[in-house]
Amino acid sequence: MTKEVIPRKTVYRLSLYHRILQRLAANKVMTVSSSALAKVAGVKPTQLRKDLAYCGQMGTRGLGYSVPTLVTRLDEALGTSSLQPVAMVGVGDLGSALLKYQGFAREGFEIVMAFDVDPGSRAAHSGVVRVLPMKSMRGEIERLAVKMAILTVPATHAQAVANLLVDAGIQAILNFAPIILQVPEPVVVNNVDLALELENLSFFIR
Amino acid sequence: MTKEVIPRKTVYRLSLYHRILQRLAANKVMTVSSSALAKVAGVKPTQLRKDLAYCGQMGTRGLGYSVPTLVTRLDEALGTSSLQPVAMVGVGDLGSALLKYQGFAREGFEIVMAFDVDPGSRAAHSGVVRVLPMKSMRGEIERLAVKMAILTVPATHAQAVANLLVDAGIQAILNFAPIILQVPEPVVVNNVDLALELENLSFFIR
DNA sequence: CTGTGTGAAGGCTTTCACAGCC
DNA sequence: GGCTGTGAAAGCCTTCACACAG
Repeated sequence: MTKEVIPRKTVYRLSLYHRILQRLAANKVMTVSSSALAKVAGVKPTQLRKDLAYCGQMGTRGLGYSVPTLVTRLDEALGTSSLQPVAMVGVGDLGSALLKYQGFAREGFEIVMAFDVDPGSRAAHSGVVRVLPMKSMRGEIERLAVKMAILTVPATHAQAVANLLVDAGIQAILNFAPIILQVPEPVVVNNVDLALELENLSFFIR
Repeated sequence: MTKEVIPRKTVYRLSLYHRILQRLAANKVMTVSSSALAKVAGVKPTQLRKDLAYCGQMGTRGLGYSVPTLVTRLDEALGTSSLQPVAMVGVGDLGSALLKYQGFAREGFEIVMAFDVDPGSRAAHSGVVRVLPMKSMRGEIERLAVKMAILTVPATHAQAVANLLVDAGIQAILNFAPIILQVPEPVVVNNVDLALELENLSFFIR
């Protein structure tokens, strides 16, 4: 059942449910109904039930879902259980802000290394992780077998750096540069394009 | 023709094409084919043509599209022509990084005001815009009739601040807090959830 | 022959309706 | 009665196939 193909959008929502459920669990809430959870997640109850059904159902009819059970089920389905190391490339304003961001660790990710063309001048911002020169990137990534990277370099350099990352064995890139990266088959890219989001919003206000 | 309902996803891509075309125009490229443009945008040529057809077609068969004409057409369709003022709420690490980010201005957005619970201690980061206390938020937003806001406050305060923004007349929110905001009907919210993006990526690497 | 425009087909997601269990 | 699980229907988006213009 868990081996069925889960649609991309569903995976997004499962992660969302997962986080909400963790909060509920922390608050000692033991059970939740699809309608209550759906409301917090901003989806329809039926959709939530369909989504959960992808990872083998586990609700009690007439009662709702057991929060701890669901968290475990989602951990398995999403593979969230273990801590994922992440590399960061480009420690400018945005990069150093993300280095300080607590939200990643909370969700099971740790930025274990950071790189920049000018590691000296930006190191002040970093805090925990030392900022290394680009030269050592490939070696470090290979050494620790890091599979995920956050890319916050200027658009003009993004494609070149992405190529380096792929060569070093990176399999997934969270890209903040406002261009569409061309990467070979198995590599996955998610884009966070802030200007695009604003433009999209502005379209919908009449 | 422009008055037809354009699907949400298409609007996203139109903005993307718009940006790419602007770059082409800056490089004095006068004409482009759907396949060339599609490749850069990371979509299929047929999809690009379908998308462009939403804002009244304007390609020359056998030749391609005129870059300047397309830019103009998209300007009209997206309403990108005028500069949009934006308010920023929450000037922590992420907020101050975004204040310095040049990408917004390039796409026609200007952050004209910033607010924080502790405007003094964070002002150093801001640069151009002065950081004001939350108290003055409603007044300033109303005074300049700002319609869009970027929300970068901690998750625990996000909903409360969103309510204030809506009361002040904000119609669109770009939300970085990792929760789903509940807002009344006409208000639009786009979420940028960094941890969720990472979690999503990690799912797709086997 | 090249490359756009578009109806029709196909695929993917969401929603509905209702059966089944507590 | 309350709430989950799910096949069927509907809606939306993408892709195909091909007509048509330069």
